[in-house]
Amino acid sequence: MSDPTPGLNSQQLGAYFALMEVSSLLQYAVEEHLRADGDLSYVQFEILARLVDASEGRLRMTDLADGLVYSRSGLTYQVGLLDKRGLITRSPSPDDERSVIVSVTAAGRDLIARVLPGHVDRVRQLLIEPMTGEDLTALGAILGRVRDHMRANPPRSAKPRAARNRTT
Amino acid sequence: MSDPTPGLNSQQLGAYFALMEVSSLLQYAVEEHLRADGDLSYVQFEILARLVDASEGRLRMTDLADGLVYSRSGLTYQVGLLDKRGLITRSPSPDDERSVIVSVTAAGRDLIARVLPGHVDRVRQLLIEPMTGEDLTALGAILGRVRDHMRANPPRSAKPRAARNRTT
DNA sequence: TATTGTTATACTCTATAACTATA
DNA sequence: TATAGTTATAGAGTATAACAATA
Repeated sequence: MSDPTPGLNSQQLGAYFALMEVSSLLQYAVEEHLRADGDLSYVQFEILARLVDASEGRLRMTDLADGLVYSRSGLTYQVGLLDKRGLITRSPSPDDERSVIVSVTAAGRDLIARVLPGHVDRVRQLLIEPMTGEDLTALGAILGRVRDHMRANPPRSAKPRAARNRTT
Repeated sequence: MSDPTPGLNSQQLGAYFALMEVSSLLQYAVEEHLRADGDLSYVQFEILARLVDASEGRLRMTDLADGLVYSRSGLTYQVGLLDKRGLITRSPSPDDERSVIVSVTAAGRDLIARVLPGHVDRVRQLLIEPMTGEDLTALGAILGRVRDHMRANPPRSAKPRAARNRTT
């Protein structure tokens, strides 16, 4: 027997919709800025930001792929674009000849440095400004817990089997 | 640690990152389910859900477009797909011959009814379950305020769709 | 054999601009 | 002229599968 799955109550629905709309608007605004100011997609920004953050400014492709929600081919595509623009370089790993080490270039660091202030401005203006200090603390704590829960229950493994429903 | 990102403190950054990651994972999970269970993209689901919610199950294209963050051509494309599948119909408006009325069909309602339980399950499992009742109340209230703020301050410097400036 | 990464390919989605028709 | 919607088109992005190289 399947569990009874009553719909969400209005409070739960409200939180869900608010989350989706807020993140959607924020994402839209942030992507618009990154594109206009640095000709970067959000994914590309994320890749560069991770590299800038990483020790010595380099990471293996696999490490990058694990952090993002992307397929490997998609990552190769995006990294290829960054490579063409001279924002990163790729080199074989000395430890493991199969691996590729991605490194930020000075140009890549410069671009992030140039784009970051405007990025932060948008985030502050849209997300931070309307919140009180208490709101901020609460939001960070709650979403932090939710994130941990989501990481522990990855949606991908929640549906390991591609068993398609037969025509009902 | 030195301040890595001038402008946002670690608490603000934490809330921002948590929001982006939570919404990203939730969006991913939900889209995966809708695709697998109903062969629907999230946009298509949103369109159908709005129509089901609307009075008499119909809305004008313009009303649909206003609710979503889409270009008109993008909406036409998606509605066209739904039309091909018999989930909606399009008819000229009696009031204004320029307008097109989009109506959900019985098949469209059936599909939403079939997909909704699984959709709700995912949302509950990922987002609702890890939160206490207090969390839920707080999250809804905070994000509701943020949403209102975002709506009031649309960062659309690059999308002057509405005729706000007539001196051009 | 398993893992790392690339490539070839096909497909979905989105936006811009030109277009029709109505107001 | 302005608005509602469609179409043509072009481009970005993504995933899958086949592939080569290394562990």
